[in-house]
Amino acid sequence: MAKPRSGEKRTKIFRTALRLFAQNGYSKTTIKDIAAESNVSFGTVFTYFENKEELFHLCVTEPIEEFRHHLLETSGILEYFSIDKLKEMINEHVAYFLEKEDYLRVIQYVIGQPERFSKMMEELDLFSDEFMSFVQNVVKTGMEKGVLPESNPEEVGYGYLAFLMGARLTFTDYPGVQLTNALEKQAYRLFGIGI
Amino acid sequence: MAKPRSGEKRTKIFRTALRLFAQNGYSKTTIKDIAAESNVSFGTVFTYFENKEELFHLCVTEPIEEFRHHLLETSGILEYFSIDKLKEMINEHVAYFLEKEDYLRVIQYVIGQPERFSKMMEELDLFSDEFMSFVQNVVKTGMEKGVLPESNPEEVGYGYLAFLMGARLTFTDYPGVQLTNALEKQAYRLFGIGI
Amino acid sequence: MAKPRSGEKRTKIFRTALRLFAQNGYSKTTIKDIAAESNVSFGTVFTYFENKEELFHLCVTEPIEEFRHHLLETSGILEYFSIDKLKEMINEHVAYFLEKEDYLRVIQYVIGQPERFSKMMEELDLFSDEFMSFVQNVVKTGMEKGVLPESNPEEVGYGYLAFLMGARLTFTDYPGVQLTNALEKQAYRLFGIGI
Amino acid sequence: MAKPRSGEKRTKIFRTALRLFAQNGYSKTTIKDIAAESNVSFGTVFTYFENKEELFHLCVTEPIEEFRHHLLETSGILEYFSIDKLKEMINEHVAYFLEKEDYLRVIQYVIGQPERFSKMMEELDLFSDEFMSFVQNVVKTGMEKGVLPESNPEEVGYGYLAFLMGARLTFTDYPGVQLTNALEKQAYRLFGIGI
DNA sequence: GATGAATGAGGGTTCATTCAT
DNA sequence: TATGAATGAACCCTCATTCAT
Repeated sequence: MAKPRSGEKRTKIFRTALRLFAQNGYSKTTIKDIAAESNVSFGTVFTYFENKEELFHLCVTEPIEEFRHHLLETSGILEYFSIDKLKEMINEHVAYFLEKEDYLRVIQYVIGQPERFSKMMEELDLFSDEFMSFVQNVVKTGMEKGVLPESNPEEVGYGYLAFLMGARLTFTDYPGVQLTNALEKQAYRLFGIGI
Repeated sequence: MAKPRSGEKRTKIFRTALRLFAQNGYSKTTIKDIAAESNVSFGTVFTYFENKEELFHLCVTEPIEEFRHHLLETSGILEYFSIDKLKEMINEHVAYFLEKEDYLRVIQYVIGQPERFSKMMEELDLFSDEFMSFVQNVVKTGMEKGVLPESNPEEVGYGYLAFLMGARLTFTDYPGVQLTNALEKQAYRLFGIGI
Repeated sequence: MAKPRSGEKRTKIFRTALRLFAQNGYSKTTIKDIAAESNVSFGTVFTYFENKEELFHLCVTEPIEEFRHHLLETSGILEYFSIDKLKEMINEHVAYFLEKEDYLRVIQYVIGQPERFSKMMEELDLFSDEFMSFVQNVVKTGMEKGVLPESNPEEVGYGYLAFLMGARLTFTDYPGVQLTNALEKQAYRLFGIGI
Repeated sequence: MAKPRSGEKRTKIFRTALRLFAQNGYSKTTIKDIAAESNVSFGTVFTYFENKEELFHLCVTEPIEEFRHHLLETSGILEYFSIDKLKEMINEHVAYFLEKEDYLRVIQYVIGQPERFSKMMEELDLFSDEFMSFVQNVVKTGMEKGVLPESNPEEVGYGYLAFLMGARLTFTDYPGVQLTNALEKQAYRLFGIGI
């Protein structure tokens, strides 16, 4: 029996699961907990999701699409490049990474155990390749326009992704604005601007 | 009953545990697995470690000291500051972060679930504060010497730590040299140099 | 709420249930499976049958009547006894036991766990008593007519029933005709004929 | 970790399991029940057996060897054939089939669901072939010695096995001696003797 | 009548921990 | 010190049954 792919309860369960997986990891999170915090009964979780692994898998992969939209479709920067547009893009990236706390924690949990979650890693790798290649295009465009200093686009891609991931990983407790500013300014530097 | 704090078997078990915790996380790693891969019997693990939690706690906290040595006692940069010394320091940091794969995975596993591992988080936060304040001193010194451009030392600290953590988290498969170079050069930029 | 005792869907469900119970036993057979293989929805099964136990009970007891007809009303052998009529009866019995595979599997499943299915066992015992007493009458009649050799009718009854049940239980894969012949000839011997 | 293949507790658990599987079938029998009736804790069952399926498998296959001994090594009947020896063999077979109630119930449970337990069926089929070919040899020998009437050995084999299985299946409540006698005498008839 | 989402009791199984040897 | 059998809490999952639509 195919599982329903939508529905109010499914959404509730999904979000709860995402939060709990983010908080406690895969093994520590129990279906019982997910059910309780979703205000549904134990069995209902299995009405919407095949099993725990499938639920986790979906928590990891379903949001990728939305992620892609937010991170890659940034205000036509490739068509009309400018420092301001770049900064705007970076600001959005930083904000988005800091905002999507739960999802990124889950992602990092998976990335931290690539052998264990190899199936999901493949899908995440695809996205990370996509993201890096987008960043590389931005850098190339910026250089062609003579707006960005000489850089190795690949290196900027590596560094920028690492930086965003690390930012999300490392800072939990710090208040928002100050940290956000700090991270934005540091991110500019990775692109060779704002010094 | 106090547990032995040294011994060949203890070391073997400890290292195996660190590796397995890094690979599979806390819950998925079983004492049985640790014992088997350490070539000791099941019960022997409990001869050296109170219980699983204690073993994990030690895996997280024991190596901090060595970490401190490597990362903070870097060739008297504070006394004789120079761009070369700074680059040298950064190179060492990058190399060390990439080298200590297992340990850093474990750290990131803990950081990613701060409520769950709040006790260890405290100790890790102490070290991270220490590291950031060291970096801030480096930046301040560099600025005073007129060698580094105008920067907010705190921001550089944030960004640099995030970057190092993210680098370790994000890249597993890539070959060493090229990635190392890329990361080094991007790290320079965070300090406002290297372009 | 009284359940409908007839209807096309009821028949479909009933037959599917009988087949699945025969194939996999009571516990392994699920209502979901029965519904799916009957091409009805899940809940529909409960429209026609109180619950799983009731359905199983009916699978065991409903066909008894037809069984009785086929096995006990055999061509007036008690009125006009002859060796040929006896052989004819035996042939019919053997054929019927081999034909009613599903039902007899279910019967044997129940008989094999008499404590577990004590309620059904009572009904089955009634029929088995009836059958044995019929066979005893046949033997007595045959002896009175001087056509059957001296036998203990009860013993023949025991043996004959055991033989028929065992035949059905033991041989699944063997092709029909040869086995049927073999079993017929062996059954004759139990009555002291055909040697 | 390989499971212990002997030990007092293992024997206790094994026998309890055999009894409960015989009484209630595979699915209805719970590990909890087996543990309780064996006076061991729940987990101990898993110390000796991989899982429920494995335990069941062993219940079905381990006793085959002893079965073979008892049923096939019958007093050199093939070397020194005589009616008395044959009757002796039959008596032993009947007695053994009636005695090994639990084991044969389990066997019949498996045979009754051959698709479900196909793996075990293979092993059981091997034994049943062996048994039938032994019986065929007995019949051939008896015919050669001129002691048994003209028979189709294969047919006798079929019939005899069916009869023994059916006897075990069909009669549970009846007292021993009378039934035993009846079955023995009927079994003689299958070999064409004893009238 | 027909449906299938919701429920939760009960099953198999894992595994940290204890402890007698 | 070293071992591994014994334990049982807690997990995931199945499935009969109910009931609103």
